[in-house]
Amino acid sequence: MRFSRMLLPTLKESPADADVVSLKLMMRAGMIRKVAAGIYNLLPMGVRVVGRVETIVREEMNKAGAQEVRMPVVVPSELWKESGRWDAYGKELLRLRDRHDREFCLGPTHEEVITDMVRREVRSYRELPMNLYQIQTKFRDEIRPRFGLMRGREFTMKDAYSFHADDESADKEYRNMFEAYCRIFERCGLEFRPVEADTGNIGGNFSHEFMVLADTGEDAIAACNACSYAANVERAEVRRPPSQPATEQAKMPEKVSTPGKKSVEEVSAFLKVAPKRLIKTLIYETDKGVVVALVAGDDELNEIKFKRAIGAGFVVLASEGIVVETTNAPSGFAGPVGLKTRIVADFNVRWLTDAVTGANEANSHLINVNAGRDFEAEYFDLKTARDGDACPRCASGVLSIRRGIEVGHIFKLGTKYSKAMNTTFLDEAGKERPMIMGCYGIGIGRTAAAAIEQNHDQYGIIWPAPLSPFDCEVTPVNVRDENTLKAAFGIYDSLKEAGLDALIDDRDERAGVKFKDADLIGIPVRIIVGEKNLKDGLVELKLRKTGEVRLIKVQEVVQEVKALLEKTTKGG
RNA sequence: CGGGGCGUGGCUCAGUCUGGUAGAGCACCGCGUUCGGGACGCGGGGGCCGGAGGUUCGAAUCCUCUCGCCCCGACCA
Repeated sequence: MRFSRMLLPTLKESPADADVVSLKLMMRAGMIRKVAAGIYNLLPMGVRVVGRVETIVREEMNKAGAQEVRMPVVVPSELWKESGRWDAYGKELLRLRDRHDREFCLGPTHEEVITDMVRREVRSYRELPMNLYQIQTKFRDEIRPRFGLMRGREFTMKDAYSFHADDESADKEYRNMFEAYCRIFERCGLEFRPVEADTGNIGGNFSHEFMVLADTGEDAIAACNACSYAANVERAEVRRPPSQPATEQAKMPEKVSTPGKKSVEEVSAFLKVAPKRLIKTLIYETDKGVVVALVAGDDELNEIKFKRAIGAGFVVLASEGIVVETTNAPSGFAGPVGLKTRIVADFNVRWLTDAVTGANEANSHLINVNAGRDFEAEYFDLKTARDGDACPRCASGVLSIRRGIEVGHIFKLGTKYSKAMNTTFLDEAGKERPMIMGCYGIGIGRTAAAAIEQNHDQYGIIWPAPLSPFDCEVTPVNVRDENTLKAAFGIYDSLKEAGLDALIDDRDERAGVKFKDADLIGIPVRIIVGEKNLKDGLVELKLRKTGEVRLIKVQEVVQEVKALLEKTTKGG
């Protein structure tokens, strides 16, 4: 492709509303343009990158035995009513009506449609298992779209759904997809990590997220430094602390005055007690009634773990009124001692000796409080995992917290949708049974954005070779010099003949302008054709990632570029 | 949905408080000089100042309403 003929509008400055690096660079590199909040045009550069991600995903999905289908973007409401999500999904589901006033929605995900498709066509265990996928535009009317392609309202997703006669088969496909996903992100040249994840409101039994590691990632993940355990912090477990014998000299509780001291920091500073010796008492309203949660003062309650521990559907921090009703004290002075409400506590609270907690009386706290003696509670792992916490899976490992961008998610769905939508098959005994399902998603645009978040510098994008819009760029330093231009196009032609995707910057621009644009666009290999070197039959070969420059003979360009791409692909 | 902010050439922004002929830099077009890391000079094109209503002799500027966008929060494969 000739740069001079390509719609490739690079920008010197980032648009003011671009909030993350990947969006700024995608805009500046002429890949995308915003059409409305969370909705973008993909320009030729953008299409190329997204196309490469799609190709890798498609190839690996096919290789893994899945079959490609295409479902509609506009979905009739009946299907969503049947699964119960028409009412459950909320405003994120964009609803619309046709001229006959029939209700539809823009599909944010396609469990209903695929389940309907399969139930119409598949009857027998002989046809199972089956894995169907599509690469399709989705729409989610996000409250606050941001971060460009990373969290748009309209976005491209690869979503696969598998159907099985039994659990064993579903588990096998889950592992198959797990491995396919690893291959996909490896082939993309990305540093990633599969982590245990919460299943959220899609429902299901267990789940992994595939995280591209990047400091700017929205999700925090906890990974063990000794074993392979890694989990989203939303659900990361922490090793249960060992039991400790009750301290014999434990003192008796005593009420102390703490005027106006409510927060852990305030009380800790006022009483000169370390935050971890405080018991934080949180009052929650839940669908199981009011429940009190206790965590050590320096820990944070993980609401997802809490919700699961008490078997609740929703939990919300109680209003001031409920707090007063429950503890007879304004918020900030709640404590477990003497409460009649259900109390659940983190393991760390169990072995605190002479702890400090609210006295359930305004401006007062209790000191010398000991769990087991002064109050009873049910104990669970409730805290949010922190850097340095002990690994739940191995004996010596320690968790470290890193950040990641969720680019893939695999679920074992079970029979949630097949039961709701009556998707059954006949087994060998002729008995009707619901199919077991799995569901496997990859955000295509988000993967491209994550690649940039993970691979850029102050000058621009540094594409991993497999995702780069072009394999290499030929830069004739001065197109007014006939020899330069001729040599550059000669090289360009031979690269193309060798099956490489090349961009040639044939614009009549100063060298500096071309170099800056090349750095911005981030094509991994650059061939710089200049007058002086050309006299000796040489050109420069420059790597975007390291800045390394080598002089090579014109005739060797093709083989050198091929070798380099091979290497960068394998090396990541 | 709550709180805050912003809409002025394609892009980044000044001008708004204190009403009086719409500006700068970049980008774009022409000519000349320059030519290996975002050159320079001269000349030029391009803006219903988001939209509607109002106040005023006069509104980018003041008032009201509206639309869009951004940030923080809550929410979220």
